[in-house]
Amino acid sequence: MDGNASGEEYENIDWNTDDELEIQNITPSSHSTLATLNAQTIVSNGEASSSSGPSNSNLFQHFLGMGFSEQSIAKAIKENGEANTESILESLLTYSVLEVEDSPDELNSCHLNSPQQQEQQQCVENGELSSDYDESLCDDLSESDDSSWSGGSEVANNTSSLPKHEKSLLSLANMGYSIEEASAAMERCGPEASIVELTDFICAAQMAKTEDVFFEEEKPKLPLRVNGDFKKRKLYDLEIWKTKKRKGILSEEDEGLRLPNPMIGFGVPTDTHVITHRVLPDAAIGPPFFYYENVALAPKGVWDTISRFLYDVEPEFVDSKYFCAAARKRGIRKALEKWGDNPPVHVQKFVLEQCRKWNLVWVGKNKVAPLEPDEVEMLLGFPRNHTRGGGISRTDRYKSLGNSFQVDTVAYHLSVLKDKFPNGINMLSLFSGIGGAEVALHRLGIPLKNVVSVEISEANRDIVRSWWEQTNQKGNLIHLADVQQLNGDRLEQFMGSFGGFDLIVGGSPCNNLAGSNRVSRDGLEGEHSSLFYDYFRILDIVKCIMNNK
DNA sequence: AGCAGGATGAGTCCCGTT
DNA sequence: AACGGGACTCATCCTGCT
Repeated sequence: MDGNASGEEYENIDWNTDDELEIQNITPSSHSTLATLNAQTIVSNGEASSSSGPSNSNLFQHFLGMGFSEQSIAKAIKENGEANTESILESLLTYSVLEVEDSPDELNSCHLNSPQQQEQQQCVENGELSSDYDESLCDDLSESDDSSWSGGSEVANNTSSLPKHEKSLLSLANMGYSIEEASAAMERCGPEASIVELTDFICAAQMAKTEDVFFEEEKPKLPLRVNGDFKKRKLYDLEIWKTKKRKGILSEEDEGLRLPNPMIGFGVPTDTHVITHRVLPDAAIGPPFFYYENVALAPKGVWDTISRFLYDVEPEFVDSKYFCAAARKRGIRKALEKWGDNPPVHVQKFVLEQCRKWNLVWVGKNKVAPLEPDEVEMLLGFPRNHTRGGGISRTDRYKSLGNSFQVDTVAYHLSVLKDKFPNGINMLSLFSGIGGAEVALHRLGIPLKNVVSVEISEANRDIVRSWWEQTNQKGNLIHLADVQQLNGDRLEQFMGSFGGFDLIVGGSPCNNLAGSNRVSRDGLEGEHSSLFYDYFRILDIVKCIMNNK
């Protein structure tokens, strides 16, 4: 998935920049949104590769697509100059914070209104990253208006005599998009699409394009011309597969679930080919709703089994790198050796590859280091110091974080629940870890009424408990240690007291599924990973109890 | 204790070649 | 269609240090 950064694209990087500057530019600011960081990473790097610098209109469109108003962008560019996108963005964010304080009513950027889109959880909000436990800083995802994906620009509406689609076209053109972009977006999103949806689409397409250009060298032996052949090859493979299927000569293995490439399943905000609808088997439909997670690259057949147990719901494969600036959750404790003042291109390339691969950040001249635990916390969407409580060691913080959800990704998926449960939710959280699901719901602004959280690690339970207290949760948190001890009687007892669970969330252990396990990659029947069956068992009991009511 | 570093190497997928 | 090399992975265990 992750390609390698090109060496030549970085020839213009100043390798002798003073440390302070490097740090300022790269260390994530606690005030930025995740998605902004993400976009910034892609775009600003891309721009760094260009000797001529960004053109004004591209720059303008880039920020427009991120949802800032034309006036703000013009002002920010005037203040900072064209060259420094980082400081422009910072100014824009500052403006938007000021605007937020002035007019709180305009905060809600959850803009997806059509039923089928709500069905398909398109609403990604990127809340401010809280810098500590202060509740005022731990913002809801629903209360941020500078979401990159929300495309919040207001459209002047004095064209009421035109047909709807022409009105939209005109509006988009007025916003600085080309007619081609606008009509492509309208074709893709349908005639009923709102301006915000259309700008979202265009923004996503632009970002995808930027990324393609930026990572072009990911396929070093594939010049553009050959790309066409590559696509033909894929088409050919598909035809072969279809022929086989028609003739009924597909083996069991061929029928197995395949990983999408790129890893975007039913859709991410930046994808231009989003599947907007899926049908769930009757048996799977909630309440209780459920959400199950595990590693994508499990041994063959594991996902088929999981899917079969979980009422034949087709799994969605998604790589959290589409939601998070970190390509990998775990940093390594490896610093690179020092280079001379003018490293050759291949050395530059090597260093950048390593940084990308291992999430290294610049900490000084010619020095890189792995992410600190609090930086990992931030990238994963947790409040700063989330894992610090209970005297947990640095190594254990890395470990807990490494096993956790990426909060923004989960929030994206669970955002469909927001309208369904305005008064709050009762959740059964299995294998809670450090509470990724809890934090995601909280940041979505879904009140947590009763949470039964099952987690084997005492340190992790302490973490969730102290998060619960420090965010002044109004609901009840009930902690249990072992999913294997959670039986029907106990569940019935809980459900009797507060009337059933609305949502069951869990990611069972991946130890025996993960490819990096050299010792005991024993599959779904492995010592730890077999706990998946407890997830199913508990889910099924809850479903039975609720259906018999 | 805690930490850092290193060795380990199965299973799968991708892609190019034959 | 078959084959082989390369790349990847929510990891685990061991050693040696502070």
